Amino acid sequence: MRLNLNKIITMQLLKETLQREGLRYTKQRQEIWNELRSSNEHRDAEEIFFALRKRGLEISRATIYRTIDVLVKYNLIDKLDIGDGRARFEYNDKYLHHDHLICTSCGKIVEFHNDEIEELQKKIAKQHNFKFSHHSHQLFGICEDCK
Amino acid sequence: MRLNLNKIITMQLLKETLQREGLRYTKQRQEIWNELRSSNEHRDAEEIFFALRKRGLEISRATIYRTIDVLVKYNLIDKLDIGDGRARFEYNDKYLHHDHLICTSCGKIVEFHNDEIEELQKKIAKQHNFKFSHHSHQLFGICEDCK
DNA sequence: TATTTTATTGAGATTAAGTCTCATTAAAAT
DNA sequence: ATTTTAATGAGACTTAATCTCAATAAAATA
Repeated sequence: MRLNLNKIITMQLLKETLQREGLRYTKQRQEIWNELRSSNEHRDAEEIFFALRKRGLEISRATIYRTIDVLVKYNLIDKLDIGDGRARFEYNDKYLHHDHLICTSCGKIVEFHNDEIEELQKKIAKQHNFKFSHHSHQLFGICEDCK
Repeated sequence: MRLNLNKIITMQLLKETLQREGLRYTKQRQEIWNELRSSNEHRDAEEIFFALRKRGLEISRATIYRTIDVLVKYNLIDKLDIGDGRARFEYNDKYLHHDHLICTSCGKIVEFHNDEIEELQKKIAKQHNFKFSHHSHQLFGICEDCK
């Protein structure tokens, strides 16, 4: 298959989300979304800025931050706090969602997914009459190598 | 009971933790710990600073931040990110631990505790050979009043 | 108890993540 | 093609958090 179907589908997702919310499908939003989408890393705003610059794109930091806010708000990316001073973000694949286990000694990040926890989260939100949208869930400890 | 036993016990906990780690049991650390301990609020560094000031204590912001780092490191308080730009902290009562459900519209915070999730967290850390210390767990959604 | 050692503190300078402003640009509606 | 209005860029601005270093005070030692 020559066609990048996955990319087409996710770009369509962005377009539809923005249209649904009455927002514009701009070149910059496409580039930022594509950059986050095409990598599994946990990236901060500055890294995204330099990644786009490296690809020859002129884009403002303000636009990075503004676009990130939109993507988080509509659940296209997840925000993640690993305890250094910056917010990190990653593509939210709803069908392969994961949380994070972080070593407080070396900073290593292990991703995990647990359906039981996801179910319990929905249940708890429902009990309190909340319309559940997303969660932030980090476990901290000392990894095998650092023990 | 005239004696504030609860306070004596928690002050002892601070003293023993600091001694165990070779750190000093200072007046400032006692005051900050006492301030956090005596309230259930989710407070940021600035609020703690002003609370102590109001009680006539001269203390530096730098000391607040440094002490908070120590208390978080040794699990005496929990760090919490509700999505505004500041870190918030609260007394970590190990026997009455709770997580947070946050309304993204009005900012309301509902506390909850779920033993099943706690057990799953320990299990996941163990599976990855991590020595589990603590977690950060926030659920986001829209509350009943905002729907 | 007095002295010594060394971690901690205070005050303010510094850093840097993130936000804001406003003139300009470009989506998308007409 | 024209109009409308949201989005962008560049850099100033804000502010949470960190850093510096001389002064202070815990706690160890004599």
